[in-house]
Amino acid sequence: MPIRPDVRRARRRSPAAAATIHDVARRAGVSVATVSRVLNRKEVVREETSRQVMVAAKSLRYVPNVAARSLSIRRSQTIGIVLPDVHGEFFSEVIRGIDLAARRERYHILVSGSHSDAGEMLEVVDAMRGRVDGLVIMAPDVTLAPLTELRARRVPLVLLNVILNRAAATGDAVTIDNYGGARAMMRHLHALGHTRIAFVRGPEHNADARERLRGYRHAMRGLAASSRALEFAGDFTEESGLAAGRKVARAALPPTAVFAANDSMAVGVLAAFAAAGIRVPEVISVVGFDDIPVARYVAPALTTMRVDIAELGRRAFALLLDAITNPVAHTVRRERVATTLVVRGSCAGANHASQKSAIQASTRPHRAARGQLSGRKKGEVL
Amino acid sequence: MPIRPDVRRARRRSPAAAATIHDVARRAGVSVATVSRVLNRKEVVREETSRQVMVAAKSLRYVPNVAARSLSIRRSQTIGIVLPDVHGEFFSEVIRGIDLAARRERYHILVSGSHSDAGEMLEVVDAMRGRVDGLVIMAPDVTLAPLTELRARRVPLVLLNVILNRAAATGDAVTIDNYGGARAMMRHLHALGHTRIAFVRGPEHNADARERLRGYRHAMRGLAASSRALEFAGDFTEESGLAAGRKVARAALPPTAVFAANDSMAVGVLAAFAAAGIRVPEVISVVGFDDIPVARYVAPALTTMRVDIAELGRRAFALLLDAITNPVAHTVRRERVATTLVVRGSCAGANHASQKSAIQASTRPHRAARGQLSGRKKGEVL
DNA sequence: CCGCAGAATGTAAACGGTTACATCGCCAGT
DNA sequence: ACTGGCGATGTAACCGTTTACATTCTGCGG
Repeated sequence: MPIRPDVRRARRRSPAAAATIHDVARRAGVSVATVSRVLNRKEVVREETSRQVMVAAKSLRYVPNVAARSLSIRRSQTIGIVLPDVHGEFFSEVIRGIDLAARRERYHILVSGSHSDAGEMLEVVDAMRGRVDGLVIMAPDVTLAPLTELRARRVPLVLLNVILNRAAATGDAVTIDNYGGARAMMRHLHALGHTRIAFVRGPEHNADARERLRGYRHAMRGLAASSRALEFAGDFTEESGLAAGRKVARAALPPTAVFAANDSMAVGVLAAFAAAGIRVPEVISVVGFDDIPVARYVAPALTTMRVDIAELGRRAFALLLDAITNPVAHTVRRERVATTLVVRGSCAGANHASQKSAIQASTRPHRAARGQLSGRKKGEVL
Repeated sequence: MPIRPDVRRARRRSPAAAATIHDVARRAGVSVATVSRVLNRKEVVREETSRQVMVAAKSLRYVPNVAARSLSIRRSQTIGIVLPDVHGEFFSEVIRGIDLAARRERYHILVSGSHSDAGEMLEVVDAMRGRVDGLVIMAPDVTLAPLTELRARRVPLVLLNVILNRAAATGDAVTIDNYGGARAMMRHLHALGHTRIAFVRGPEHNADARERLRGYRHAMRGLAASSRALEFAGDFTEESGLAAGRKVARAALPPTAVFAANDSMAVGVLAAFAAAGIRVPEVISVVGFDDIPVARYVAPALTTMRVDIAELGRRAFALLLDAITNPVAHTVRRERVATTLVVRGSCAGANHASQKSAIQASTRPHRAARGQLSGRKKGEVL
């Protein structure tokens, strides 16, 4: 029961306050329902009435209150993006891709970046609950447990860059074809005559890193008994690439090519080689993965696998939108975005001299490698 | 009047639906007001009651409906970030800085990037209206008109990286000390003996670019009659740096140092010099601005002015939060974040031989420069 | 034992939209 | 003249909170 109905009714809003749908209705001489109908173009309204409403709305600079709207329709027209504390360029490209797609559908995006562990991620997801209609989550180093935990939240969800097999039970996902890209790069190197190819790995628990490594190892099966001696640790930073490059330079049996699991590390490798006086690509070729902008400006320009990150974001949004709009009909989907080889100056045919000296120096590992090689057709493996 | 009061009352929520504050109240045997009070710890509630409510909330996995909440309190606990389609690393760093600060205050961030013109920006701002309690806007190439237009929206607002003088009428702003940084870099170069210093400009309408140029020009006043001949066009991309570098390499009177308005362009300049066989820093020194991650991994590593971009974001949020929480007491504030010189290998003392040959080749511009130089104490200018 | 301050708790009116259903006006068909 | 149907519009319940004010419960001084 109203306490002082008269006073309340009579209360004039402060003039600075934003106009509401009631103000528009009064001004246009219609009911709020009609205003709502006009503004949402859902039901038929007489042309004339419609125009009056539009005029009233414009003159009052009316903007609907989104909180009221989402309370009523139980939708926020907003999706959340949850990212790890990931390297700069990748991060922003993903957002851009999603933003572009989302804006076209009049969706907003709520971003939360920079959390390292799964617990913090779940916390953020909870904080977004009710605020978003769906989530795009990138958690390259996440394990299965928090993912199922996430499912329990019953929010439409698409995962970026998890390993597909692992995501089996967890629904929509879009990934980069890291494995295929790595295989393709290895095919390219092999076609140039390289067989002793070193690899600089990414972070242990990172899905992209693992898949690229898997592609490398698979390809190497035909070339060496164990490629492990040719693998160097790294964590996707330039710093780690530099360190790996130094180790390669000191190696007793240097490779003819170095494949870094991402461009940042390849840049580090180049810096190490430059410092050590090793000419690229004459002595050793260097290739990366990602095609970050700077790749074409280092000296020599970097041969790499291009990843269309914005496309990754676009596809993720498309999937999510479908899951949001047809919650029942929606079937679990997986998408994989392809990579493309970009050939630049950092990679050339295998240097025969260096290779020969390497082979004669190759006592232990290489003999075994030959044995294996003979038993397998190269083209089949690479 | 209720149509079918009985039916409505009786309607059982589908079991999947999220629990509301009423459910919690019922479970705890208290009123919704009490639940609200417990959850917001605003008023005194008996210890015992409080505990019961907490238990009920937990057992129902209750999460408050944010839409209802913001409708009621007229606050969204969300701020908007509006960005231009800006280069990758900068973009993500700003977001990270704001995100970090915002999360600490339990604020969410709504991001919209990638729009080039001012009209589109206003459109986005309107779309965010009501959704956010305040806005951080980065519009380095914006002119005054849309800014005042923005003010009319009556939303708390902080501007990133506008030129201060221009923002005079428009309220809070935080900027990078581009001018001071450029002066400091010039001081550094001059201390190394450089006087013929070329500059690669950024985009014409970009505030950062203008301020850096202003710093350069001011410093050059003491060194040359007109430094215009030493200025080269650029637009902040590596591409344009490459082009500028080629021009510098072909110049009749090459400079002893090149100052690029940002690191990306400096990287391009280095690439051009490498291609032209010009040794850096022996023949020409190269310096940049920003200290992007790759700066230390190009060969030679780049001397540059470091800008703490995340700090920029942090400060922007702090300002905004103040404007939101004390709308009246809040006075217009300006903040400027300092830059720091990072010395690496791309810059060395002026090459005397090259300088001498340059001077003897210097017929027209240099004579005038000397005249001016004599009339002014160097330290004073730089 | 009363009265009463003060603490704890309850009631219900907002907040500003959407939308199911009611209503109204009008015309065609009988 | 009556009815049925239909298109346009109005009414008010509802979404899930917060919070002003009302109400009830305490304990304590007189």
